[in-house]
Amino acid sequence: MTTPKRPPLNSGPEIDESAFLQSYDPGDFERPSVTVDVVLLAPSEGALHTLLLKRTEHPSRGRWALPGGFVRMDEGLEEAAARVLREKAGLRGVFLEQLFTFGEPDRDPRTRIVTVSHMALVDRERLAEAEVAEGASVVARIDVPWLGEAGGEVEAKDPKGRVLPLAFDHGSILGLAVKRLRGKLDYSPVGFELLPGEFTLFELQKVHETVLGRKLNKDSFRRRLLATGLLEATGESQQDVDHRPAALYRFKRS
Amino acid sequence: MTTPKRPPLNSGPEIDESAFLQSYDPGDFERPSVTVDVVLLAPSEGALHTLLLKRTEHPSRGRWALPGGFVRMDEGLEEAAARVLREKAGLRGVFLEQLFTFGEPDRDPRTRIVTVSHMALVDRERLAEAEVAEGASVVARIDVPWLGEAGGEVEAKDPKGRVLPLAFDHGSILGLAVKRLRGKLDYSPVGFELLPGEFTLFELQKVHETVLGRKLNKDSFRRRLLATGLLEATGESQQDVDHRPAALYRFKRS
DNA sequence: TGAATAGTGTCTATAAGACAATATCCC
DNA sequence: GGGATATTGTCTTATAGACACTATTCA
Repeated sequence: MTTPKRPPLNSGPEIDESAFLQSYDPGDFERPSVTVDVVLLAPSEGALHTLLLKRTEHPSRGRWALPGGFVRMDEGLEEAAARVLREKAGLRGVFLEQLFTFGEPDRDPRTRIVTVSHMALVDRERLAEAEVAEGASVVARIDVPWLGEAGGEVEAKDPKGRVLPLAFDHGSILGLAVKRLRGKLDYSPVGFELLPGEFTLFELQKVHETVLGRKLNKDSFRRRLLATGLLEATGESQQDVDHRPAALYRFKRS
Repeated sequence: MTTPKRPPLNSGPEIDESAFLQSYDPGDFERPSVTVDVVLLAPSEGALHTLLLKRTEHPSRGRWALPGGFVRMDEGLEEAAARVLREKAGLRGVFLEQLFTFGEPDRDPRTRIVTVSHMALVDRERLAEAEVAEGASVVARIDVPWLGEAGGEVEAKDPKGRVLPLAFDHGSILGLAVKRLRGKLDYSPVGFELLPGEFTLFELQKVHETVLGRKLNKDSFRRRLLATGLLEATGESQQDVDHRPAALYRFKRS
């Protein structure tokens, strides 16, 4: 790696940004690479799952990485994340939200890479539809060892329960996605992104419990969600269940 | 601007990130510039205030911009934000938190700039201490035209109440900082960052009201904050007030 | 003593949790 | 009818808001 040429140092508060920017020649000095990484989350069998791709080259060869890619000069950040989902998982029209930008100088041993991480939410059916490369990718189960929004690293396990070693700082990014999703569940309608268009209140509760990692009170969950006014009864009920069928609801778009 | 050389296109999901990254030569194609912008917030006279610097060159000449600067190859993002605060405002040891990364291709007309915005919190005394350039900078009062966490643009006004035109998308960044601060106030101890080391419960309430833009119930604010266990009585009281002096508290670090 | 704000106690309204009772489906 | 879960209603408990009352300082 060559010695980076630096922008001129500011000597103190008397030099303002505009002068600084003006003196800047885009070709003048070394810049970081900018990438996006996508944490694709879906609930399944009582746990959150995510898509990981196996690295076949150094560094972190053999480890598992979040889908990601370089940001092009003519696309926005979220646009880049949507493209990554399309190219690497065959998914379109997915809920996407920026998470956090990681930019420690040593997070990638090859060169300086600043990565803008994103969270993508789908229901389990769409995750199953994702076109992923055989052997080189896995839908991993996420084990969260902390409660509430404490945050921290999480473990990713393959379908046989083996812990998957993660590349770079992707364990932190995964943990952050879970933390953020837990935080958003209470006051924003993200829970609906994790379910198909129509669902019962109990299914919605199960998804909330999966995300939060704890049991919820059925009565108050029901009251609280109906009180939000975000739900709309479809008028239909479950079919072919061996008990009283529950009413189906959809997310009210208005 | 030259036509950007692009990284090779991924043809589909079967090409994973590791192969993509491996084929990447850091000198191979054009990359965005990466900067940090800092929204420095402090409460004063019932409103939030922030530091803005006047741009003396095109683009956005004459408009007001957040303090910012390029990220160096050997420093982290938050580190860069701390440096900007030090160089442009003479402030050290300030609470800093990443906000959001803006990267629309056309947000700066000169070249592609991805900016990682940060929020910095100080009390009004420290904001007054900030060493800013005469004429080229201003501590602007922020007027928030929306309630709660609705979000949106905000207006910045100079001490005489004149609206300050903002550079680039800095109005959005400012609005996002206010929204984020409102959201954090309830469940995290950020309120203390906006006050000197010792304060009365009523002063803390006033700061909360300033941030939230609405009046709070005195009784329940008192109960709620004392119940958090984050406060510690200093044993001292206010001096030289023409009414019963209030007990002083400090933020309990533990 | 009076003005002003600090701090305490109590009542009420609201929301969450617990739990019982009834409803509706399949077998 | 029996088994299972859905849905409704009621009771209890925790918390926020309202408000009255007492406390402490300075002028």
